[in-house]
Amino acid sequence: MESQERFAQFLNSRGLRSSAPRSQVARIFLRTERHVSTGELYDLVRKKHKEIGYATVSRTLKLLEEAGLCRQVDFGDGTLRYEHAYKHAHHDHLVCTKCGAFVEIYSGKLEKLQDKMVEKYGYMQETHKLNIFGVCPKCQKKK
Amino acid sequence: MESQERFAQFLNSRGLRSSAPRSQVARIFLRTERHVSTGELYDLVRKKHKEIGYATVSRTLKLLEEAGLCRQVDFGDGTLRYEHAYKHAHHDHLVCTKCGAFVEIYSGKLEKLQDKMVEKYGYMQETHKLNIFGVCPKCQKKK
DNA sequence: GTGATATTGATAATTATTATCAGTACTGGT
DNA sequence: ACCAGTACTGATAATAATTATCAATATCAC
Ligand SMILES: [Mn+2]
Ligand SMILES: [Mn+2]
Ligand SMILES: [Zn+2]
Ligand SMILES: [Zn+2]
Repeated sequence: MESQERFAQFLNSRGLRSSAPRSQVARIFLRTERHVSTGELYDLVRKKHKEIGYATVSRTLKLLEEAGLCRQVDFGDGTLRYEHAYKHAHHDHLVCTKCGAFVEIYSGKLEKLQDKMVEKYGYMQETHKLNIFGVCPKCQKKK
Repeated sequence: MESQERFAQFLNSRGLRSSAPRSQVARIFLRTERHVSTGELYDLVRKKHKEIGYATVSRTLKLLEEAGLCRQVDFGDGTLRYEHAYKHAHHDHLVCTKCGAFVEIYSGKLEKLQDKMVEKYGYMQETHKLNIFGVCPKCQKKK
């Protein structure tokens, strides 16, 4: 597993250890494609490793983020989620306000338009977050 | 003051009262053009009205929101802010990650592109939130 | 005025995140 | 193998923002 390898390398380069808990948390995160909150990942981890604490899960997610293996996603519902960042290009999200289902969206045109706005005001762009909220097809039918 | 009037009307239509605390909080919010958090507004209110509690400020902001006089803004820094919505058309924000300064941005093209994305996936759009983060001109110079 | 209802502000509860810290595990040098 | 110095861990506490609770007060319709 390549990303696992990458994490080990990152830890090493920082003088940090590839401890068992870290590797186990990382493995489980990297194996799910879900956008998980810390709590959700903690629950997943607990199924296999009952001894691992919440703090370690939280800390490992931060390390994975610094290693460029995951990034935060904020749907504005009060809890942060994490998604894969390795070999997962930037994209934004279209989220259903009824059931939480979402799709990942991307448009080069849209990104370029944003760049122009940033330029116009003399800012130096770092990141951006676009969330579009609406009702998904399924939930429209349910109504 | 027109918006103040509108608030009174809204309260009336809901069978709610235009109590003194509500009106005072509303007036102070409507008079500042800042994007305030509940805590910041609470502090502003306190300067004039030492008897008003945090809960009332919070609740009044929610009412103002329902009345269409303000809307939430989330810069992703852990605290929600509120901005005027009455006679303030939709727009997004370009935020400085160093000093917090921001500019309000809008592009019809960008909005239309978003609509197309939503259509493409069969969603029914409700809202969207776009925050672009970068370093403002001033902070670039400081470096 | 009176009784029903809405409102208020202090306080507590909630929620997610982050910090603290004592005990444990690991490391590199000997 | 031993040891001294660090890093790491998990339980717990602290933080911070928001939301709920509730007894006291204010307001309204009659
Ligand atoms: Mn995603
Ligand atoms: Mn604004
Ligand atoms: Zn849905
Ligand atoms: Zn700045």
